[in-house]
Amino acid sequence: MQSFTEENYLKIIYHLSETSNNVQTNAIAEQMQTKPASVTDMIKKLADKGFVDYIKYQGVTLTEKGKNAAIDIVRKHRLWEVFLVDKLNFKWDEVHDVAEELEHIKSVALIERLDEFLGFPKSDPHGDPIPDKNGRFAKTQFTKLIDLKIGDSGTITGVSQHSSAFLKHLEKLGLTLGKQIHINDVTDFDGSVEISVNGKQINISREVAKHILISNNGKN
Amino acid sequence: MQSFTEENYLKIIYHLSETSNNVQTNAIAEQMQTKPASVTDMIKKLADKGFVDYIKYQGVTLTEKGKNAAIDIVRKHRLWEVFLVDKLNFKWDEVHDVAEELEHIKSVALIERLDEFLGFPKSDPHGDPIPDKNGRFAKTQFTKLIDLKIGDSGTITGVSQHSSAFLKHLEKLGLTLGKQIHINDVTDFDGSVEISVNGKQINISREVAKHILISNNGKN
DNA sequence: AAAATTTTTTAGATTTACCTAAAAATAAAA
DNA sequence: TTTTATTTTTAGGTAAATCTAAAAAATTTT
Ligand SMILES: [Mn+2]
Ligand SMILES: [Mn+2]
Ligand SMILES: [Mn+2]
Ligand SMILES: [Mn+2]
Repeated sequence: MQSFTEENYLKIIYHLSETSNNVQTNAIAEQMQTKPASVTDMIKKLADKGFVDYIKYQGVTLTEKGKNAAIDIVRKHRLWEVFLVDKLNFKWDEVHDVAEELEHIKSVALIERLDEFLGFPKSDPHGDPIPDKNGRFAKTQFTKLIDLKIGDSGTITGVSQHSSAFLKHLEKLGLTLGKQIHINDVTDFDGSVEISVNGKQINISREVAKHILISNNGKN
Repeated sequence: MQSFTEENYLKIIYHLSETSNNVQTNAIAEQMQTKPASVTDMIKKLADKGFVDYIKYQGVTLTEKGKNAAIDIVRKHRLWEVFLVDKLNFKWDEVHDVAEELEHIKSVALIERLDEFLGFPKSDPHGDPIPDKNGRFAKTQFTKLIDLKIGDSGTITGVSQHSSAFLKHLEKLGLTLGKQIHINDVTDFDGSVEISVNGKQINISREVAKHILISNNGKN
């Protein structure tokens, strides 16, 4: 049984593992909003408990055990997000902080019944996949909107930035999950993108385009 | 913002306040499953923060602030219990431990929307009243089944013992909330009580009868 | 390859919530 | 009213998770 803190470390190491194979101390410290010295302490503890493989100065890698533990927390986090949006009418930009707390509730029965109550959802309000109770989930193939070419089109199926500010902005622009978009033009001056959505033509900044994930995209 | 531990102390002091005016160190220690010395430490901290009035060797009393904080936690605990039973099909003997964790989730929006989602329930699965968002609730008048006389009848509206063993036992006997009962006889030998419920006649021990709460009782 | 920079680790403290053992205060019994 | 028993507090310490400052290792730049 892990502490809240250990669980948070595991989850962050898991997410950082998606980008780089060896997760660095400083990267963890930044995500955990703590100091590198504290991370080193915790890393040693997680290594002792068999959650990570650790070589001094070489960063950490999750063991199978560590990966399973992390996926379990991700599953809880995302299921609770679905609950908050589907049942309690939270907006997609309001759920993250509450889910950060709820993900630590320890009860296998609770999460299995919640999963059933929600109809075994496959993805959370941000388009992220929800692992099943065995930790399995489909690794979805996304293209960043910024990487599409003029004339391409596709469906918004995820976001790679979960800040409330970003999500509210998307909402205001009408860029929500499931929406069909088409790339009309890319501005030379600032790299901003002209897209069609909801029958209207809008302009979004490079920064926004970077964090919108597209699937079913028909190349031109 | 209080820690989980502080919240647990406040809730326990609140419940103990229902019986005695000045809550004793040892009583708190027993409920918290900790040592009296630890309780003294925490009491000082709670007094510093203005949650309790404390005079050395004289026990503690909740301040208005402390009482409000405690009621808020009780409200969360009971609402989550309703959620677990009504929405996730938990039995009334399975909810307590999970609610002990859920009651500490800190989000005003969450608990207000949960309350609404549940239809603003007035009592929890054990018959205990749920305070509204202003901390108000009807103090219900219960009679212990053990205090009824032969010929009396009434409705089961609560229990004063929440252990899983006790609740499972009641379930098996058909003694659930809302059931009509009638006192047929009291055994001289062991003080056990002969009652009618569901058209059947059953015998329950004094110990069980002590912890069943009856309302709408028609005296004979 | 040497120097400069960045990353990571160690050393030593702090805070919170505990603990045990012993002293002090209060309450109950003789 | 002593004596005895119970309750409560103090004193001193531990473990988890954090911190700052400084040393050590690794990486990058010159
Ligand atoms: Mn989230
Ligand atoms: Mn999410
Ligand atoms: Mn309960
Ligand atoms: Mn209850």
